[in-house]
Amino acid sequence: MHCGTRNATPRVQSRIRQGGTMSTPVITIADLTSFVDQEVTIQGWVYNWRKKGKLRFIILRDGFGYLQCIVFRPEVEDSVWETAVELTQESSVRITGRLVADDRAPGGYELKVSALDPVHISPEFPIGKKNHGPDFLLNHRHLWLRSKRQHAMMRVRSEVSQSIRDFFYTRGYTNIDSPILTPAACEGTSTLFETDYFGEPAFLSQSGQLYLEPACAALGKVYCFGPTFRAEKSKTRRHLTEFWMVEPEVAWLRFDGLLDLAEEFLSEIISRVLDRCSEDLKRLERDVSKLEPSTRRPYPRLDYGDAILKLNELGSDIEHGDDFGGDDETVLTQQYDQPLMVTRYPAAIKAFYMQPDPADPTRALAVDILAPEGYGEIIGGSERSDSLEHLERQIAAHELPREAFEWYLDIRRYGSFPHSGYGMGIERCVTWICGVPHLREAIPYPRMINRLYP
RNA sequence: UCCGCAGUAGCUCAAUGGUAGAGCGGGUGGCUGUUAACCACUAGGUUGGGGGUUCAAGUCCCUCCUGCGGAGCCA
Repeated sequence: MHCGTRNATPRVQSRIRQGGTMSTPVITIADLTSFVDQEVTIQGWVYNWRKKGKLRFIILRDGFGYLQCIVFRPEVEDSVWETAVELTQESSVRITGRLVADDRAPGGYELKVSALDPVHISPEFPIGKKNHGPDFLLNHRHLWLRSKRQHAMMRVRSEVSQSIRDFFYTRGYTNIDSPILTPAACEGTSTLFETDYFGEPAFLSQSGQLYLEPACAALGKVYCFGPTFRAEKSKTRRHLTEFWMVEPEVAWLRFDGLLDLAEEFLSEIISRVLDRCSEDLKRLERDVSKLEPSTRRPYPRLDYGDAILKLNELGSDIEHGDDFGGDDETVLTQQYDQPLMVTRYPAAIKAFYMQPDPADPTRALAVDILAPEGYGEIIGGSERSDSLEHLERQIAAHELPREAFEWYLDIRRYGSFPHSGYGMGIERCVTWICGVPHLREAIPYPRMINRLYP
C-alpha cells in the first residue's frame, strides 16, 4: 500500500542512489506518483507475500510505504520466478519493474516485476501476522519496530519531538543540554541509578532543572530535552526507568505566565501532530475528535482546593493535603475534554525548590497538567523560589545534603530573579496522542523494571 | 516492597483429576488478482523449575522463577 505519510524525497536524490541500472531510477515508495508507467527499482523488505497459481504478490516495504509487486510466471524469466518463490517474510530485495495504476492494488499502484535482486533471504521471521503477547514483542523490539503500528508510533514521536524543538526555537529559547552524570541526588537518592565514577558515586540525572536554572540566568529563555532516569520500582502502564523529558526554564516568568506558556506549548504540539500525522493516527485507529479540543485555548484551570472539593462531590474520600491517586486523576480528567491544569498544591507534597504562594505560604506555585481520557499527568511545573533563606530551610526540611546544593544556591546569591519552568515526559504525551494503553510503545527501546533488553 | 492474575507447539490460545488440541507460522502440493488470500496433506510437546497429594496431575497443594495489571512514587 502506498502511504503518503512522509514527504517525498527529492527526485534528484533518488536518482543518484546506488543499486539501480543505468536506465531505471531507484526510488522510494514515497515518490511513487512521479513514476507511474515508468520502469523503477525499489529497495526494501518483503512485508508479506501471497501466491495464487502462477501469480505471486510481494508486498514490499521500504520504510516510506508499502507497495504490491506482481510476479506473473508466463511474463518473467524463469530465474525471476525462482527468486520470487524463494523470498520469505522480511527478506531484503531490490525489485525492478513497471509501476502501474491498478484499482485492485492496495493504495492504487503496483509494480509489474521484471527483475529481482535478492539481497538477503531471511529465515523464518519471529513476528508473524497474527497477535503476539507484550512480553514476546518486547523481547523482539528490534524486529517489532518493522510493523506498521510501530512505524506510526515512531513517526508521531518524531513529530512531537520536532515540534517541541521548533516551538522553543521560534520563540528565542536557547537549547541547553544538561548533564546525565550528576554528583548528588536532586530530590532524594531512592529513585536514582548509581554508577561508579572513577571511585566516586555518580547518579544518572532524574531532571535537568537544577542545571537549567543557572543557564536561564545566563540566557534568559532556555530548555533542555534529553533522557531522564528514575530507579522507581514502578510497574504500571505509565512508567519507564528511562524516558525523555523536555524542560523549559524562563527568567522573569511568573506563575500565571507559566500556565499560559504550557498551554500554548501543548496546544501547538497537538495541532501540529493532527496536521502532519493524520495517516499515522488513522493507522493507530485514534479518534482524533478526542484530540481536537486540546488544540484550543484556554485549558480549564482548577485550584487544588477546588479539585479536592470536586473529587469529594464525585465520591472520592481524598482529603485536603493528600496528593492525587491514579483513580482521582482519572475521575477528575473525565470531567473535561481538554488537559486540566491543577494549580497551587500544598507545599508539603511538592519539591523543595518551589515558590510559596504569597497569598497562602502553605501552598506552592505549582501546576500539574493532566491529559484527558484518563492519561493523567504529563506536565509538572512551578515558579521557582528566589529566596536563599527559603531554599536553605527547605533543603534542611527535606533532609537533603546541603553541600551538594551550594552551587545551585549561588543562583539566589548572585542576582536572584523570578523564574519558572516545567517538565513534560514525551512518552506520556505520545501515548496520549496515539491513544494507546501503555507507554512502552511510545519509545523505540523501552527501559522498565526487569527489562533492559534489547 | 505489597496485592491480584498468568505461564501448555516458534506465536496466540483450548483441554470435568483419566489417551495434550486448534488457528497462525514452517514444509509439500493445488489455484491468473490476492488484500493477515484460500484448499489439501504434513512435521512440530520433558505443559516455566523443584517438591508433594493421588491408582492417576497441564489440572490440586507448597515453593522458587518469569511476565502482566495495580498500589506507593512520579513525567
